[in-house]
Amino acid sequence: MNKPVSKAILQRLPAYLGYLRTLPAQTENISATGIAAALSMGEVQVRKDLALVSGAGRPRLGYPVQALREDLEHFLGCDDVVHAVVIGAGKLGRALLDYNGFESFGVKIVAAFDNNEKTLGETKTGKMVFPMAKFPDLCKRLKVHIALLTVPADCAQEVCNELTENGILAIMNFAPVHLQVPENVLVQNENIAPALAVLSRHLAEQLAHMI
Amino acid sequence: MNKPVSKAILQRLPAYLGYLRTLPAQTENISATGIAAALSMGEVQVRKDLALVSGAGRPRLGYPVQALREDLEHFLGCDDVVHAVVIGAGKLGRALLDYNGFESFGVKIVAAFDNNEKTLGETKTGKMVFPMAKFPDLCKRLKVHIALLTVPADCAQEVCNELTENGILAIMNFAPVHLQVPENVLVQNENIAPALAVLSRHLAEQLAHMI
DNA sequence: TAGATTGTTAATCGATTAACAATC
DNA sequence: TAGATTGTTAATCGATTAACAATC
Repeated sequence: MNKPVSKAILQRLPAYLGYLRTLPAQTENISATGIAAALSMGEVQVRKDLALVSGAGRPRLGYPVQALREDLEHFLGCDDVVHAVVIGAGKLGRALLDYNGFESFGVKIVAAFDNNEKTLGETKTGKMVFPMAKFPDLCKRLKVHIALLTVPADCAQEVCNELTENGILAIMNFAPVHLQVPENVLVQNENIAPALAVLSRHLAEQLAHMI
Repeated sequence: MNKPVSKAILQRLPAYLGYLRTLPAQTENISATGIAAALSMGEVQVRKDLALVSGAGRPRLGYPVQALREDLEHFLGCDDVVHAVVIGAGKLGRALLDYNGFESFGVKIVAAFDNNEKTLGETKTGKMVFPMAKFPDLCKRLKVHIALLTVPADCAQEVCNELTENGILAIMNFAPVHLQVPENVLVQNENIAPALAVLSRHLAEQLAHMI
């Protein structure tokens, strides 16, 4: 299929694509140097990353914006849309459900599931929140393999088991617990505690400098 | 002050702390081996990380849970609480504002700011949403140096500038744009696009295997 | 004592960075 | 042609892993 790309590189590619999309439509070419400057990255790193994904680079000119964007989109699978569901329709869950920024990366959130009757029904963007009992059936019918898990920590593992038993192969986990999953299932943790730790420590250092 | 710890290590420490907090109160000792198994990590890595933070490990016994927890909490600065604000009171912003899981990591969200009049006032957990105009004054009076930025992408940089001009030193950025900040300010990006890219690719590989 | 676990020292692995030839 | 940029090859750097002595 595709060349093997490390996780570190894979995580940077969406940033390049996002930047290209902010460029004015008439911009014809963009250099790795330019992208690096805009994203505060090393230009060699950008160049090496792009070389893995696109062969459209031309010495002296850089990359044609449109070709590079298409190559990135193709590589990241933005072309063929996959379906995802949100599990847990609390504030965070509903924010994810109504956020439409994922579609440009090839992921479409089709529905949410929750056990709380109060949250059931249609959201203002027209997406449905179903009772959890309907998950197994709908998951198969809608061919969903990605779940965004936003349930409380104390039931996250239990719900996670139900997901993997019904064909979910990739989970974005917002609950602050480590999930045990079968080998072929990938969990991507989106806890903000680690990020917070980094911020908090940086702050302590900055404030210490000021004294 | 404290020993220098790489960002990679720093990001793992909250996971250890979180796991210790889930242990039953009567658990006296825990080994690096045990923690590693629970979090699906390498035991040598866990042991090395813990050695940087605590000296309470005893051969044969492992770590006394309480001592290790205190050492981690101290290292991560969970003791002295710092104040943070949310900028942008949309669904995500309000979810962050009302989420109380940060306090156990030493960060207390004290208020939110927004320009939309409809969102102003008190939330159901008693936190206030102020108009953005009050930010400079309140930021100084409340000694806030951390901001969680959840405004739309198209005004994120502009708002970011206002933050750094008023004493913000650390920003958790949820907007899908790269922020330009002064050298002493740290931006921690919490975009889920990169995470999504990883999931999406894993899924493509898994589905390819099945054919 | 025996055995499990810690913590450290050395080896490996991978990612980033630097240097440079190729090219438009 | 001259110069900027690409893409590749080699060097460096840092993090992870393995091996092992110390210890309770």
